[in-house]
Amino acid sequence: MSEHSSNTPEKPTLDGVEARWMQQWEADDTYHFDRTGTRDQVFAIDTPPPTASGALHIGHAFSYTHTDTIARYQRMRGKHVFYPMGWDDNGLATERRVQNVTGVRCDPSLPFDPDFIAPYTGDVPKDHRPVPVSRPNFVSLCHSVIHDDEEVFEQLVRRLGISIDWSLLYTTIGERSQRASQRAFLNNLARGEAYQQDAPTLYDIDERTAVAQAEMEDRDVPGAYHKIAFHRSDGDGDLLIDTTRPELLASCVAMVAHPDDARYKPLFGSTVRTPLFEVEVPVLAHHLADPDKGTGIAMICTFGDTTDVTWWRELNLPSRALIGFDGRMAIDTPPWITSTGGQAAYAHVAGLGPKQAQRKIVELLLESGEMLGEPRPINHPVKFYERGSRPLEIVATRQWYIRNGGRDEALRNALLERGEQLIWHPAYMHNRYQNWVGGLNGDWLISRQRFFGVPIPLWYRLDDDCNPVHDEILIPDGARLPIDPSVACPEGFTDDQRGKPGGFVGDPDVMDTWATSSLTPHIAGGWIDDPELFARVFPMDMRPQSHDIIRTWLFGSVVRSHLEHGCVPWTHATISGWILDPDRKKMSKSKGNVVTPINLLQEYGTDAVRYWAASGRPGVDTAVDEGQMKIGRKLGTKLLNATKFVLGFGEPPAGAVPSAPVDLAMLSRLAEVIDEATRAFDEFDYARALERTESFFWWFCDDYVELVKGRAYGTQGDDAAHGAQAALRQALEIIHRLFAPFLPFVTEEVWSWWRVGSVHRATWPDSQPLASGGDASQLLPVSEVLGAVRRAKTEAKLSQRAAVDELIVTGPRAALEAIEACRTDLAEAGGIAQFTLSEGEPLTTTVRLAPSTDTRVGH
RNA sequence: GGGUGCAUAGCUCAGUUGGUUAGAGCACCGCCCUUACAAGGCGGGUGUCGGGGGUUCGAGUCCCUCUGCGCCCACCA
Repeated sequence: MSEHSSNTPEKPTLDGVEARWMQQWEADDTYHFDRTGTRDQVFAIDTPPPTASGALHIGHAFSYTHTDTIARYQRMRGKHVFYPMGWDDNGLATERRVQNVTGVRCDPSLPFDPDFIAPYTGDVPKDHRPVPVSRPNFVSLCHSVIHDDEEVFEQLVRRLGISIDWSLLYTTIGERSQRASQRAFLNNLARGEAYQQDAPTLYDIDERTAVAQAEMEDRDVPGAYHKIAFHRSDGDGDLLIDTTRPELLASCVAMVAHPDDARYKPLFGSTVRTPLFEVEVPVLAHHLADPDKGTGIAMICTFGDTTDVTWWRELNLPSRALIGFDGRMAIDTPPWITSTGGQAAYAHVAGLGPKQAQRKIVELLLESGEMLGEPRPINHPVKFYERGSRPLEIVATRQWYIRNGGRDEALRNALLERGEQLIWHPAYMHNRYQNWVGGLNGDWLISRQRFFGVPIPLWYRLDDDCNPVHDEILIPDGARLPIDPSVACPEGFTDDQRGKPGGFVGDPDVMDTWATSSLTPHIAGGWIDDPELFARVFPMDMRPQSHDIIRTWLFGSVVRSHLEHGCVPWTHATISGWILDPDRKKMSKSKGNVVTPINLLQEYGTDAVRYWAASGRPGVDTAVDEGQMKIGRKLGTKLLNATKFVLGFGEPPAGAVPSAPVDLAMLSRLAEVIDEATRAFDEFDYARALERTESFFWWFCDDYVELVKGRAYGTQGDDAAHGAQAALRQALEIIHRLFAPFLPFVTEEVWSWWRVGSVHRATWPDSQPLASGGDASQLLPVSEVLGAVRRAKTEAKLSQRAAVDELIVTGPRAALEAIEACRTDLAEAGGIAQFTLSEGEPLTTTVRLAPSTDTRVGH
């Protein structure tokens, strides 16, 4: 790294630095990952692959900056930084976006139409009815839309100065991802960790797909209690229940009360008759029944909620499910309704959706007098798919699961143990993991009845009636992956056996997007395709992500890594906070308060936006704050000007070294800053590293530079000037490097004025050579005197150039010695004619200004 | 109901293992065209560190408790 003569611009500016250096970094491949290093030389980051859906969110700028500062720091420490980017383009988010911009809807029963053209490419009118298209047509539309989105995204990430090695780019729908995802699934299957089950499943009736526990959320929605009378079969009156879902009456299979409930104890074992449908159902006891809820006795339906599923399973009840995949009541009158009256009642609700069915049932109950009083409105929590708009229904379906400890204590404990092994930043985020894993109530449902995803790589034998025999799984050879079973043919079969009696059929489902993204270390690290690379990067060093996806992405990744490799997938989990809008409200698309970073980048510049982001403490929710960006902008400008000033002296002669006590003291303080920044970065506390560096830098500019300016200009002779210049340059060079992780553009700019190569490939500063000889504590009294002189002049409403006749300082010996040691510098900086120093406590400074104005300042 | 985080100047926040008079920026006010910087620089005031109790020579920092706000999980008849 040789110096060359400075080419400082006449008028330094931040304008245009982004474009210039983005291009240069790309041309120089500055962030290229050198894969020749051994594992301990590598720092590997499991970057979150964003859903590349058009606009970058300010939250991306926030959290990606955090990770990038760490990446840049590690790179300067000499690590081979493995910093890939991925696009999470598989899954429902993309499907929805494609539906919204092209005006189509996938109908897998349709045949492929090679000439199909989407009705729209952009804004679809509100009244447009989606055009049904075949699955291959739909998938191909998805591919073309995401391709465009991802180009835009890449430019934005580059513009944010994120030091990605773009040659490592992956997409979760790409071939590498599909291969890794299918291979991992087949490995799970072979080891018995993946299994299929036909069971009641929470199901989104709009998206027509099963949903995993991790993707559900509770929402408070209005509902109402309906008090309904069931007729005791012994004719001895009615049994009253409260229900929020009267529309499920026809699915009632039993009544249940707590075993100790004296009110109902005598009835256990007897039967009652359901209103309207006149079906006999037993009265049973179960400890989950809560005597304080409603009337203390509940009707069990298949299936109103998850408690119904538990009762159904544990009490061995029959299944009388009526709600179909579309959320509507079955058209045909079910066989368990045998009375004429019951059948007539059912005819009224057959085929209705949940809301209409409820209205109709209530109407019928009121007519028959079996509902007591009006419905009593309440608000109650109901399970929704997190992206859904109607409550989930419970439908019995065959689905694929991966064991995650939800039904197996040993596995659960093993996964809790993995959570212990991870180093969490901040540490308390570990609680969320424990909370989640401890509260799992089932295995991980990974099959989705969707289209744009990684197919489940299996076929099933068909029986003589063309029904799939789900126990007879046909598994592809691993070398063929990835495969699409709707196109590929199982070994030993020919394509003309597809869908034929005795032939085969492909599994129609795709995997949950998390089932693929839980393998990002494998996908990015080349698990299947590049084992040599994988051995160098896995387990990775760092997984950055936000706390809302601990239960999905983080936990899923731990599950996969545990099952596949018996280890955690990374050493550190760094959890970033959320972005709040300027009013400190959580930012969300639905609230319409989302801030796009592009305007902020244009107005303040990338470094300024990064400065704001890096000021947000790890894990802390942070509000968008343009004030911070203004400060960041100012900091960048200051760096330009300070650099221009220091370099303006030219290069001192070879051999010139800092020797004045104040110079050595400054360097010694800087050594402390290096140590603190280094320690902070090693603990992933970028914000602290920035804060230390920044406060040093402002002190450096305000006090130190002002103090030594005269000497550097040569007022005390050439040797003194060269010493000051050497100190200034030495400090400046370190300041450039300390700021480089935060302000990549402006630091690269100023570095280029006097150094060869990229500052981002320079080594992280070492405090060792600076620490000797200086005494940082000397700087305090010196700053004190400078401040006192300035204050005196300001209060006297004089220019800072005003002369001081006499400076009288009383203070402890050490302070006086420090002042004495840079007396000439102080005299020049403050225009001080005479010093009078005397020992005493406390430190007091009296400033006698030239026109005989006395100002006493001190404590 | 279980868990967890936060509460410091008008605002946004920093205060690393307890240690001298509690800090920064913004905002507000004043001064200064000082040869790096006027889209600058210099200077200024403001705090029962949420309430109460405890440990300690010493508490913003540790313990207990209460209050308020937020988040995660559970409950869903």
